[in-house]
Amino acid sequence: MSEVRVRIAPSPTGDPHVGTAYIALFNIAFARKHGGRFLVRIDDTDQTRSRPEYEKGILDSLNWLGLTWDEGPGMDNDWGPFRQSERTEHYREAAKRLLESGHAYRCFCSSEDLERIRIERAQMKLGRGYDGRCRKIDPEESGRRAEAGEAHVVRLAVPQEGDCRLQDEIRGEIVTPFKEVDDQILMKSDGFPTYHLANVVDDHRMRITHVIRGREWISSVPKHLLLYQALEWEPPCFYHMPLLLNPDGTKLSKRKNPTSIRYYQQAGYLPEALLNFLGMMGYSRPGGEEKFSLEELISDFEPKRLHSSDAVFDIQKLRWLNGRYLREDLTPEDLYQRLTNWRMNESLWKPMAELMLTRMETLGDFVPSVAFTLADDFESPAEDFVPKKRTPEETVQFLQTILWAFEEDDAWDKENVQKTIERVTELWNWKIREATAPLFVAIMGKKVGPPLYDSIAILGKDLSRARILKGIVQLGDISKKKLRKLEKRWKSGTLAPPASS
RNA sequence: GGCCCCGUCGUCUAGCUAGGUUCAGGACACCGGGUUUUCAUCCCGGCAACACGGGUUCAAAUCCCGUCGGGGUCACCA
Repeated sequence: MSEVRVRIAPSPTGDPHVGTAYIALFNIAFARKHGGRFLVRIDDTDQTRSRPEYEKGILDSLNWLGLTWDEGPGMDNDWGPFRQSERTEHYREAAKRLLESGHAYRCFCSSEDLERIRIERAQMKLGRGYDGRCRKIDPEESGRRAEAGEAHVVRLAVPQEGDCRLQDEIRGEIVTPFKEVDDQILMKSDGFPTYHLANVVDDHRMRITHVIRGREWISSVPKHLLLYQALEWEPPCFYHMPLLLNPDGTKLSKRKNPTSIRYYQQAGYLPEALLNFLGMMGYSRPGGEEKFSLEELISDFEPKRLHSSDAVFDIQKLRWLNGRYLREDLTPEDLYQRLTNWRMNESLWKPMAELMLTRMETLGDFVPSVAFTLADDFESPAEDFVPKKRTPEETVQFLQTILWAFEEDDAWDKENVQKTIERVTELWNWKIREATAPLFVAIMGKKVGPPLYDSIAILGKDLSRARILKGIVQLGDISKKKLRKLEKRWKSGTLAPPASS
């Protein structure tokens, strides 16, 4: 059998997600166990959302965790390049072959057409996919129209009958009737491939032997298998890992939990502890010892021990584990070094000194006032959150919309933070003082402190978000139904209640 | 809603492949006690689960069927 090659294919469209590290970890364990290679491929085919700084963020975070790759972006070799945006000719070639062999067809429907079809089919309870109308267009005519420059996409011609059989190494055989599978778009009208095509083409060209990824991908496997078949390539083995979950049992999401690896870094977790923690979800080591290093995980890694059921990401257990690493593995000197390398250094002290200068009477006033920049966990009295003439519920909703607003802009500096907060406050028709009160308490744990906007900017996006999220929970949270309603109002920009005065 | 996946203490899990050694073991959290000038650590103890119902069998957490519950997915996002 040829050399084992595995990969992760993160898309640079957001903050580095702990789920990416979790999947990377098991890919690495698998590769090392079998003397194979692990690669990182950047899946940046979504031109509207991909950003170089996100790619850097993901790579940096993986490095921080000690998750290293044998092949990846910037390390060109026979199988590279490792950024999908640099491999477009491969996808076009594959699409062409698919078109020629009749396994794919051009679709000239506009997004409006598609929307209409979707609604119609939903009403007739036909399932929500595309109805395949463009499949009937004669290939020659289709070619002419494309030649003439008519906008189109390329779709996979999924068989109308039969079943897809997937042999999942974790779950066994998974059978899906083809009639449940949509005529997936392979090439977008911008000339870029969708995940499905790019993924299959690259996995083949990069000689990937085992695909280990989250189980949210199970439902798209039929499309992939169809592609392998049509292209006459041998498919890899599949391992669909259990999902990481929020405490409420839904897929781990930043709406409900801190998911950014950077958050854990900045909140003061040790990389080895986070990695260890990730390794005990979805897998368990033979001896039963819960504390183990990456090397130990690799040394007796056994794919058979991979679980099939999902796991709740329990921050309390992570904290406990992290504590063990601190007290069992570090000397006081080590601790001091970690602390200063972390955030207890001039990168934090200097900007805070600037803010504090006019707000102190003795040097001793400094640390209590800036303690919030280093604290991971603190409780603030719920009643302090709520401005005088507002209810807790209003306050929760306000904070929630601040969170959404923060999600929208990427630049994280004082000016943007201020603009965002002012914008949301205006939408609510609140006074700015009412807005800053709950934010102060959420961010600092008390009603007074250094200037809010600067503080939020210095604290950083990940920590600030987490604090506000925690404030919301502390205030009694928000029901699913109300959240949905609020989101609707938020999206339409009509937050303020009808003017009463 | 269709399709698919999953179902052991509140949470992470051992045990399930090859049914008996398990009135189900460990860990986190929680509760109680001990050590410690305080706290933390550490030590001891406690609480707490095989989703439910049928079947197969001398014997089922382990095999089969059904039900229920949870989740994932149904984009010119990955």
